[in-house]
Amino acid sequence: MINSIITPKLNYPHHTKQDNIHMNLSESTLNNLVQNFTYPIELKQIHANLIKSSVSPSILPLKKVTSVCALTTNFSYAQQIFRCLNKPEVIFWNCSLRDFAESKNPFNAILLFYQMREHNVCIDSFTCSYVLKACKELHDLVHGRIIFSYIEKLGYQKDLFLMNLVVHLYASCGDFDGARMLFDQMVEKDVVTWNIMITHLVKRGDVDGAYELFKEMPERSVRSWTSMIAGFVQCCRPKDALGVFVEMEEAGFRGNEVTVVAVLAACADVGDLDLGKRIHQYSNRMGFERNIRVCNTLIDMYIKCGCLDAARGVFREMKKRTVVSWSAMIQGLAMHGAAEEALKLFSEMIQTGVRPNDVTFIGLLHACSHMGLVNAGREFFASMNTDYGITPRIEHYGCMVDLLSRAGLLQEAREFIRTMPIQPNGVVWGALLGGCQVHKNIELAEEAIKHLQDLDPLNDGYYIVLSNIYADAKRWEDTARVRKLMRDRGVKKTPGRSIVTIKGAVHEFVAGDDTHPQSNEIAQTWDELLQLMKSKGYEPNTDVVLLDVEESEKEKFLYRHSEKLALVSGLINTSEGETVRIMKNLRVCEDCHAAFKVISEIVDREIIVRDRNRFHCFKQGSCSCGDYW
DNA sequence: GGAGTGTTTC
Repeated sequence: MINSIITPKLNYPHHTKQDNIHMNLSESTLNNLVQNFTYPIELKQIHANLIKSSVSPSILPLKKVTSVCALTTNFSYAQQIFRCLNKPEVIFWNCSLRDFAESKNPFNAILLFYQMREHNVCIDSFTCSYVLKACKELHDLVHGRIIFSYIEKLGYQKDLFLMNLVVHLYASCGDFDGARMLFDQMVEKDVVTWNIMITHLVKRGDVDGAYELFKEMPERSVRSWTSMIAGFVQCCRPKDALGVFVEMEEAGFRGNEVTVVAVLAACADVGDLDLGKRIHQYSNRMGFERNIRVCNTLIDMYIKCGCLDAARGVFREMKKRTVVSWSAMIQGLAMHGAAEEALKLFSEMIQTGVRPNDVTFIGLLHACSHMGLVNAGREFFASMNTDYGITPRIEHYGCMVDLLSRAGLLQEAREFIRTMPIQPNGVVWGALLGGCQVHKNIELAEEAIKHLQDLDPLNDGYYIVLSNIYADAKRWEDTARVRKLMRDRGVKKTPGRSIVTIKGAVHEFVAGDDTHPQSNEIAQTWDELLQLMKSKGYEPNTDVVLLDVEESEKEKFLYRHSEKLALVSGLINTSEGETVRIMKNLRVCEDCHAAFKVISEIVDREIIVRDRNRFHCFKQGSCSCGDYW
């Protein structure tokens, strides 16, 4: 096995330059000469001239010699040069190894390692570290294990640095159990060892296991805290992430740029604008405002907290922007229904010379579908491939089906799915189903649900939509049938949850919630509000209540939807004129949407609701979505 | 001459 690997095939560009180098070298030409060589053959010529002129080869620039020697197929020759440079030979090889490990073809580092063994170069711990690095780049556990056997043979198991590399390599090549075993066996561990394990536990989705280790570790660095915060964010537990952040502050640690990014991401997820703003100020105080990733995350945070203007501000202030900055902004404008501006921003981005990526197009298509820009959407979809060589992913197909379905082009959407080159997923059929609800097409909805029962059988949302469609058509028996189907399959309806932040404190409401300390006051205010709403023409839409109960009972359920409770609580606890921001885990219900429009006029306030899909900004009796959602 | 944390997604 090893023998086949030993045969070196180090590729280097063939060089044909045959300059004759003059025999009598002036000092300046000498200097010029020893600095200007790129290929082994040039080095050889220079070397020859140095010998002829009795100049010591040690004047050769070491870094250059090593990188050029790394290219040579003539190992013995390189060895000869290294030996006359008055330093341990292995140092030069290690430099070459590092260059290879960091190059586009890290496998050369592994080949070089075997050549070193073959030529009896004494390898040291640095040699091992560079080859391990190459193995990691290549995801090559086979050679990784071989290097580890050398480490054991040479007695380097006590080298913490190397052991950390090995643990990291094993874990990132999929042998987590092997990594864990090494970790458990290691007598001495440092912060890095623990951090590596925490990171990999998170990557496997075991964030609780990661937190156990985190609590167990004898000392923590900012990186440990950051890894833990980022870990909770990655595992969709932003509240726990913020909890760890609070602990970190209490422990007296101050976050770096990476911490800021992780915490801001958590703020974005839970919609904690107050904390987000505080982190923004901290970040500026620390001088992080020039960090592009920090700014990108700030944009995303402000967008997801409903502050489009603040996001625009951060975006405009950025000295440098990457495709991520533009894409985040385009996506944000899409979420807020500002399709025109999103499209304008895209043109601006192209003019600036930034190449869009696949995510940029998801944002663009998203913008088109939210505002019914069917033709623009179709053009963008075609242009992805023709103009930018980006192959549409399933997400793009999902956007297109969403765009067509919402616009009422249900047959075209169906045909689009039929001719898709990739297998449609639940999101694709779900988009069609959503369009069927808006445009009341029972037949296609039934077809969509057939596919969804296989593709995403436990997703309650789809059954609810179908049963809503039946309810809308007054087909109560079918409604009941769908609900029975859900019961039989053990599909539980996800309870609607809404949160509203009042003076920095998060208040969460579940539909029908009467556990809130202010629940009496909320009910009373609602009753008063309801009278005013009805006088303005609001009529409760009880069709959205899928319970088999009396009409008056249905109204009671309707009035205790989580977003209504959250809104009333927000109105009671904030001052006049203040904007109320609400976050909902599901899509906002049709009745609540109608109610919020009227309420925004009655109380003369802006109400911003972030639902699962997008933002609704209610103001003076209308919504920013233009009722197209 | 060597290690561990971060941004946009229907």
